Amino acid sequence: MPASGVTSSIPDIVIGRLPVYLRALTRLAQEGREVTSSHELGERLGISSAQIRKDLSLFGGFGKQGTGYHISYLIEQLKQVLKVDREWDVVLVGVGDLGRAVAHYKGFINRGFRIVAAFDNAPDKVGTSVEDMTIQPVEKLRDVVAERGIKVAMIAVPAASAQEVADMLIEAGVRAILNYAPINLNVPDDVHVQYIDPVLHLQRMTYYL
Amino acid sequence: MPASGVTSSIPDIVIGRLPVYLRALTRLAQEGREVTSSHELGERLGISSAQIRKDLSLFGGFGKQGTGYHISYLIEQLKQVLKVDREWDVVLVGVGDLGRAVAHYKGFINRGFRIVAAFDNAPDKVGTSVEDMTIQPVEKLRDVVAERGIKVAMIAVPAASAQEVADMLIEAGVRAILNYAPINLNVPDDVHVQYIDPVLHLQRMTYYL
DNA sequence: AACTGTGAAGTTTTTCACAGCC
DNA sequence: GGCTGTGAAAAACTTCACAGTT
Repeated sequence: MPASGVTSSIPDIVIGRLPVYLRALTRLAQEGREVTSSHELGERLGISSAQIRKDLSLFGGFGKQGTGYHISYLIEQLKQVLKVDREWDVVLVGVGDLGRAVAHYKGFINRGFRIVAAFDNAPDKVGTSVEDMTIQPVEKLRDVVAERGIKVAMIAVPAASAQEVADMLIEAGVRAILNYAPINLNVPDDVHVQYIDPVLHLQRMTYYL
Repeated sequence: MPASGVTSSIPDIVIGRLPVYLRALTRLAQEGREVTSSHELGERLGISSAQIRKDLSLFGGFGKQGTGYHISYLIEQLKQVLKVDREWDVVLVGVGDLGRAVAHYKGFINRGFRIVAAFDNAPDKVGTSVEDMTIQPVEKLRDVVAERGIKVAMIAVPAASAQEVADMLIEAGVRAILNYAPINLNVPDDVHVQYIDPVLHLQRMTYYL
């Protein structure tokens, strides 16, 4: 969801679909394809072709009538729109099982993100390293974020500490938070939060079983 | 999203919010609270109170005028609606860093799910154990799922194998899949899939930075 | 012939606002 | 006075369908 108070002509729901398109296009490119159509993309994603055309048209005419969309060009354009035509430095707070898995995950790089620092308060973790990063105590968080101008963070601490960590991150300058803790965060209007809670997804499906 | 072809009077978007309500209510209960209101809940979640009332009213009058909602009663009702007033047996396919973190995650139990088997094809993993489960080769998947009547699975294998694993799961009887692989799955209309790809969430936020 | 981009139509979702109840 | 449940209104979103381009 958009930070409330931000006015934009592009619906947030559209912004949410762009990364999905980007992922599918990247895959098509890997398969060696050069051109695709709204119809093909829609088929792969389970989205109507009209929706894809309408979404993309909001940002300009990326396609060619009669031909479709040139994949690598469209990828480039979408990356630019989403501002992932660069690499964002990201900090990770919480290096338990989950945080460790996140730190090891190879899927961030090449898609716009690079974890540059990891924080945890457990005395037996501080000073040890994970993926070439020395785990730092949470007290250092503020300085690191502020000095490096970091805008993106991931929270992988227990629910009980998540709000506190979020507050520290925001005060230090972070404006986008990916929260793995199963709790809603209260944040100012100009800070964006996204949530990952596998149980929410599972519970959403059992209704239909 | 609903499996297409399924007709239901309840919008899927509402079903998607119920687990969020349930999570917030559980937290309120932990804080020792007994009663809440649509207004309070909405404030915590960043959702309008009218929306919460409308959503809940679709399932019956859970609240009391002038008073609000009795928390433990509402929790019970929501669990029933979402069918998480029981424990679903779940299988996990893929025990790399991510799968291992998923296996260790303590948040499934008490929220309706229990991982009962883990599969992987790496020879150095098969036969070893994770969280009291012996990792089994993927060839055993079909039998285990079919014999135990398992309906829910989580996929944590590389993108390249995810579709293949999904096909096997579905053939064995699985009807709900939580897919951690960064790829869209093609499944029949009566199978539900939910996706977890942290990068999609991050990319959605950078647009606004 | 194939496909995009797009107004217009249709559908879904959200919000409003208030009657009714505690 | 405070709160729910709910029709009605408003807003948002999706699909239709076709003119226009390659």
